[in-house]
Amino acid sequence: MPVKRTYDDSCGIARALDLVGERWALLVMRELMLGPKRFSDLQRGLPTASQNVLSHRLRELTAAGVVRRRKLGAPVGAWVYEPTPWGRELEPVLLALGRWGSRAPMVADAELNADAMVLGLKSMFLPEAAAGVRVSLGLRLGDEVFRLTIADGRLEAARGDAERPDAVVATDVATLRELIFRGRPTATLRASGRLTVEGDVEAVERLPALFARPRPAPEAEADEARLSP
DNA sequence: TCCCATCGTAGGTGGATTGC
DNA sequence: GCAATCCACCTACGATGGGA
Repeated sequence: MPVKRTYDDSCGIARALDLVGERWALLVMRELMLGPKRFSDLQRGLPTASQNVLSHRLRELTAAGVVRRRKLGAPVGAWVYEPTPWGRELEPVLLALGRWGSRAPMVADAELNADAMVLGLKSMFLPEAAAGVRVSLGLRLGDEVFRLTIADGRLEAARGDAERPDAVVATDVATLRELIFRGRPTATLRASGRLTVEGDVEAVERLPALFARPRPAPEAEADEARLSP
């Protein structure tokens, strides 16, 4: 039986890492931030994590009081995992970590899943740019459905359909990244058929201005300069 | 579907030893 | 005293098969 590792350090950071610092633990929390998920949903979100590792992490996070397991009502009756209120307090930490990590070089060929993309939107959201903006959006990324609400300089996101949205955007993660983080015009993406908008097109066209674009860290910039011809 | 058990492997850790 | 090296042990992880 493996012994649970601890940093044996009273510092709050060390104690936090004792709870969520093991490999995959924070990514499990990322997967649960936008709504409850079943074990199989988590496997789809983290395809390179093995079953027993996921199982171990969920048990540890549950024992730590960061995640709870709940049975859905009939007719589904499946078990789902979700953050406890204390676990939910990790969200601003995850968003700050995501903002910091966005400056690291991209991992070649690594796909971004829909949950990570939506949390990425929350990470890079610019409250000051959204002052006075009020919009409700439905977002369909492949099979995944999310609702986004921007109001009072805040962006709220959750899994599920939006009620009476101003617009519904249907696309894939890569195209959404091009729209939001690389400034590819909405019209170009719509013309290519990679993105469709039902409802208020102008509201969607205004979106990219509400998000910061990832900028490389100084070290990465220097490396790129050295490597470029 | 959701784990659990077992086995093999790679990589990490810590202690002992050696050389400067 | 300190750094480098070696080596045994430990741990996380993946693969696989099976149970409720």
